[in-house]
Amino acid sequence: MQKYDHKKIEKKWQKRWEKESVFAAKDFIKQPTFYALVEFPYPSGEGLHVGHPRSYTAMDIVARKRRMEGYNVLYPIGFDSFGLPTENYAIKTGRPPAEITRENIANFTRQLKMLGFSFDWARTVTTSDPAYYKWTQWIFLQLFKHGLAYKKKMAINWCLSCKIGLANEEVVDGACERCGASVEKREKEQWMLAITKYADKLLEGLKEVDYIERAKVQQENWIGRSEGAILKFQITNPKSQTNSKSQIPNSKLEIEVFTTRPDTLYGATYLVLAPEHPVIGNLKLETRNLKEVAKYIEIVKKKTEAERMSVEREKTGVELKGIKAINPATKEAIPIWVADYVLAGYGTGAIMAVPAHDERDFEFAKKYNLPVRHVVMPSLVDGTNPPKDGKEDTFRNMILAILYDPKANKYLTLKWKTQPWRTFVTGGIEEGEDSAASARREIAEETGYTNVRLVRSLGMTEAFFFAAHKNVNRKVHGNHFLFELIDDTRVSISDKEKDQYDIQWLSPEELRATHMQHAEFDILWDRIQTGSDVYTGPGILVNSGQFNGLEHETAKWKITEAVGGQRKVTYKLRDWVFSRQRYWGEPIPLVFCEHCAGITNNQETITKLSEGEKLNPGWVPLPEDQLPLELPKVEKYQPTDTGESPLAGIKKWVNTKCPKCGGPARRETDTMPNWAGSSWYFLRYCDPKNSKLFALRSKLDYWTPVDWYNGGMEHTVLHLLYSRFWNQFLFDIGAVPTREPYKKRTSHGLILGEDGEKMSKSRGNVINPDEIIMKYGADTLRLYEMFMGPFDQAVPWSTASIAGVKRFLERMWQLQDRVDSSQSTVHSKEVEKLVHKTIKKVTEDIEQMKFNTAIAALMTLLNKLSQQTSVDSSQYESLLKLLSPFAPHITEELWERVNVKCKMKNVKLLCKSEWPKWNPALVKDEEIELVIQVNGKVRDRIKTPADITEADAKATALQSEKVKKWLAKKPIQDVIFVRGKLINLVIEG
RNA sequence: GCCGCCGUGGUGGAAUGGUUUACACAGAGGACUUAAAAUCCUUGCCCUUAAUCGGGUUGUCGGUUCGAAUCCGACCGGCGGCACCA
Repeated sequence: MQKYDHKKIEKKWQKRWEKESVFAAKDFIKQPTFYALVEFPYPSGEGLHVGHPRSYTAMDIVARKRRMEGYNVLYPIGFDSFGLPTENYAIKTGRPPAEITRENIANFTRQLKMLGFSFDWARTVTTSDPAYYKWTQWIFLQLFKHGLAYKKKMAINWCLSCKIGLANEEVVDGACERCGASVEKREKEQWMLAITKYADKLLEGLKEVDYIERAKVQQENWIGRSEGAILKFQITNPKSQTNSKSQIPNSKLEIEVFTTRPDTLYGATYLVLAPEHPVIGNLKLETRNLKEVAKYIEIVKKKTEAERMSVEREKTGVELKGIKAINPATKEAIPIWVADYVLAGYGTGAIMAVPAHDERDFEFAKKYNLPVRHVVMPSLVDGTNPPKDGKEDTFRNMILAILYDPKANKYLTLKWKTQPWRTFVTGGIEEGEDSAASARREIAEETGYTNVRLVRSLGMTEAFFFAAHKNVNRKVHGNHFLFELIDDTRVSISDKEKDQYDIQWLSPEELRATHMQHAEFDILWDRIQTGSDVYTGPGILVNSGQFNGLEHETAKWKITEAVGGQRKVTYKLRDWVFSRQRYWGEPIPLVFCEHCAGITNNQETITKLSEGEKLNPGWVPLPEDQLPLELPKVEKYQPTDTGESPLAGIKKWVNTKCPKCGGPARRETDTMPNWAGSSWYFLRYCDPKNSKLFALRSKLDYWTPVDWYNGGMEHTVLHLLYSRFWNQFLFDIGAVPTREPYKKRTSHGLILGEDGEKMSKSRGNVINPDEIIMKYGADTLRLYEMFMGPFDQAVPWSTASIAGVKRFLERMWQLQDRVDSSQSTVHSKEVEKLVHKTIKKVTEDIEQMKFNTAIAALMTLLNKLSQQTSVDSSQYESLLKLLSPFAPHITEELWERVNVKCKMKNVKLLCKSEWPKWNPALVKDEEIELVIQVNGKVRDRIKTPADITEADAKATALQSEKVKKWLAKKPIQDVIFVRGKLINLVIEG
């Protein structure tokens, strides 16, 4: 027998598959279709990463299995070839990016072909190919015409190193996602795509797709929908009420705030404006400390994104002195502050601050000594002493005072003699009495301590319990206070009090271990520990006028309505910054025409304009027949510090004629971001060569949506969201058949270096797939990457482990000699059963991407077959078929050899043969090893028929000597029987 | 800080309410060989024991259950995402 020569075999079959176009997807044939998609690679100069084959092999396995199951499979590949690394390389070497890209693609193609993926190579797309980006530009023009693209002067994230504007999504921790350099804000005119108009649709669409949960959650978080209200606060100037010279009509000026908690309006004790808020300019005349405010705003502007976003930073701000806002609920005049903890870009750029129920507001209020008012309190039921049915309900306003002795580190408690409980000092509030004063009085009356200091309020709670000493149910609104003992000055307390309880001081540990008779104990204790009594949870309104007693969710909308506010939904998602000031990207196919800009004001002509032209006066789209607008040749690819694209320097290209009026016009010199081309590539695969349409509708109808899309977790926010947006837009204009582009999305885990760290050049832990293929072969690499661990988890590379996988293929190869079709093989039922169990296991595991256990099952079967001196050919063929999607070359070769050996006729390629089916009768076990437990511990295992009855099982179990020993003649109290698995005898002890 | 995921031999991992450690890697012992490589066979958690028996063991502690790696609670550790989003 020949040696297993992976190089020869792999080359042989790759040629054969290519020659016969075995994996070409056929349009329109009457077969069920299956569209398998993987993220197309960026053709970097470094070549294929070992991470690529993990995803590509996984989907290749699914695709190959589907073909064998009778599907017409589309499994395409292409190249996402616009992007910064190539451009940076071009800058360094002076070579044209297109040329570099061509070479890199050739290298990637060579590497991908070596791995034997069943791609339909005839459908390859390349995003930097003008024949492709023609249609990227076309889609952009449709977005423009429908008013979803607009140019806006705005502060963008400017990467100082890449010299390029970044999308919000590309800024990570205030730094450039790509190079890690710091990012600053720059005012620039940018093309924007109004993805926020699709926020709800993008959220809604998630409900109908089968994505891994993590991906859904990440998209939901990114879109960040929150329901709240817009509330208006009027501005007054106390000075102007006495000074009629004021320029500002008092009642006209308002500030709108967005809040998700309108129920806390009564607790809004000040307003905060973002430093960029435009109303600050209008308030100039009335602000007394204008210089101070201007200085603060100046300082904020100078901060980099990273500095401003740093979490640890202490909040800063400045009050607008001289003016106040009117809380629309309480009618109180409250101060207005400017602080950079409020973001200009979210909501209205202004907030009402409720320090009692918002951590950030609380922190700010504490620093600047602003008032805190609790308006929502948690509602608690005492679980150990709940209210009883049929008892009278009573209500009391009470105080609860916790007295702390800092010298002894102890807390004062009352240990009751008349009741089985322990409490803090509590008492009712007397008519008209201040609650803090009431607490002080109760401490003196109940304990005698008079020299105490109020540390702070611990907020309020509502509690329900059964008051046994009064035989009634109690609802209590509690005002809680923390006091400190200054010294032990005491007055005597009444005998009546003395008879009821003992005064006991407990350490914190004792206190926590003791059951206190307060449902709110945990909350209070937490507030003492953290020093904060901010309460952000659900509850009941207090200090809120007519809304007192309402549940906070109900109160939200009632209060909003009462003060004339409006319900409002807000998103974290921002519009997509679509301009890049670089060369190597799709040119934006628009020109700016001064003349046409003038016409826009004309009411007669305006009706003829598209939404995009109305929105962007003077910007004229290129006629579609002039697409593609190709990238011109340039001398230098260098980006500029001024933020202009290298294209701006090519006067011949920039200066053009207006397609509308024929007058002089200037081209847009920004290019598109590299996310553009990948936002629709899956559509182009359906009809990659069409020069008249981005894809023929009937082909889209035939193939889309993508049935199964596998890719990296790092793309779930950016690429997945952008491409869903484009697809939904194309659906809305009737260009594609489905709203959602991908039915199912899965994700592979990273392959780490052997050191467990992320693979990177600088760490020197990069594995080159070429070397692995050379040494072990493509089949071994594929199999190893599928076997190394659970598909969706990160796993470190281990070159040592590859040997085991290779060994498995070697043994597979060796076994061919023992294959025998003469029926002389003793057809062991045990082996036949294992074959069918393996078919079932592998078939099901592939669907769940549990490739590692599928391979383990194949290894087990091979181990079994190897024990025999001769192997039944049909069993061997089943094994070959099951293994073929994982290791397509060696199995194809063995399939051919076995068929020659056994003199079969008209034999198809293995990859075109039928996927094996399992016989349900053979998958079931007839005999099992019944596990016998005594009190849940395994004491014996006995072979029995699989369908043994409980009575028989019990009888069998009782005969076992081992079991008898453990039963020790004690009576059996219970028997638990699990059919086909175990019997558990329960005895005393 | 919030949300999500995870914690099992020397290693990658399997088992998602029923036999912990399938499958593989590394290790140890043996066979073949002049020798090595390759291959094949045996072994393989800890305590106790001469060996068996027995006991313990899925990050820690507690709970539910006849029975928990698996379900629940608290804690410890790790990973990922979001992060002043009102």
